[in-house]
Amino acid sequence: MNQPTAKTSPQALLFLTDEQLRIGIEAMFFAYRGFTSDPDRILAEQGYGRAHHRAIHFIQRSPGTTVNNLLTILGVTKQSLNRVLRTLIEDGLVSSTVGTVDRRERHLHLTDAGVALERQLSNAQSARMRDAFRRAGPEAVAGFRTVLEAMMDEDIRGSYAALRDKTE
Amino acid sequence: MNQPTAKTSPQALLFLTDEQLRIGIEAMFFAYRGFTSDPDRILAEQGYGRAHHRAIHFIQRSPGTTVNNLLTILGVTKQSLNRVLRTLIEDGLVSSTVGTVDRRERHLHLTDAGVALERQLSNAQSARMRDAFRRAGPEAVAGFRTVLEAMMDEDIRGSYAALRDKTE
DNA sequence: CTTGGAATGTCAACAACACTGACATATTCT
DNA sequence: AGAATATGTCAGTGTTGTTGACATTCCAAG
Repeated sequence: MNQPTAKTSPQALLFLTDEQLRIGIEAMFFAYRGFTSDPDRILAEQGYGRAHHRAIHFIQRSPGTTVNNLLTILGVTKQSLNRVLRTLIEDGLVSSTVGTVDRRERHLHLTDAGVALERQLSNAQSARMRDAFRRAGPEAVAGFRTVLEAMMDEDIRGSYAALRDKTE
Repeated sequence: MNQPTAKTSPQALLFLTDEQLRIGIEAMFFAYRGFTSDPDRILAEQGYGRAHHRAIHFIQRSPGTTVNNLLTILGVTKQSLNRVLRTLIEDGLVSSTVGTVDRRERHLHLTDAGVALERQLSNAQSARMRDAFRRAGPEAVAGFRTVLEAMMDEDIRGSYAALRDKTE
């Protein structure tokens, strides 16, 4: 099914065969496991999980962000996020401050300890990404990003692009 | 840290800046969510989860495979896999037959119902991958695969390559 | 040929983290 | 004043990972 037909320049569409798509699917599965394995080890030592990593990462990326913003980015329920945030705040990695203009909002920041853990996690994950990028070369990296962007849900692509284009 | 230095041809290494690595990390996160979202919806309707999808996928890829083979590919404990396999067998999607040469082994196959569900899941996931591939173009797809392969754990890359090169 | 260890698979219990649903509180907007 | 928004909480459920204990089967050393 969905093999390219002879009508539409078969040569140019060989990368869209079921076989090639299957390889892409399996590559995503195995690569994502490698992608998360190094941070997972660090997190396990501290009694945290991937959910904590994600929260820490995006708070670092957007200091002062609100709970609602984080919910949109992470795509989980507030109950699920709240459980994670509560432990991070209790453990002194994240601070939550009442908003000044809208006092219903809570603004989230990393504490010094939070920054330290974030850096440790980021370093581990970046090291693998850097090795992969270096071995693959700049053209491959450009293609990598192009395909990943095209694979995102439409409604999250904007959030991704905003982060991508944000100058620190 | 780890910014390219002026010593080593700065122009050619701009794709290895912390900024570029961060973008790659976030792209992986958002893309993987898109990658799994369509199958997740189908699985939820049937009371299954991602673990069931993975088992079904790799049984379809290697009919007659043993539990141990599957464990290596999936990278989970046998207890975790067993729970998933048990429900799939009870529900009549997978058949488990005692090995003839080594009667400790169980050989796994998809039943007709299992093939049907696998096809449904595969179609959904492939459709998104195909759209992404088509929009990105063949060169980008080649780069996508190169980077993903480089990101895998060393010890799983062989399993991936064997599946990749297997002719059906 | 028996016995001990390795390999394979199963059962039980527990933890992490996602979900839904219901509800409380504080604040802002209309 | 009342509706809507932002956040937090409690209770319950499901998937999926973990460890520990154990049964079965095979194989090889004595």
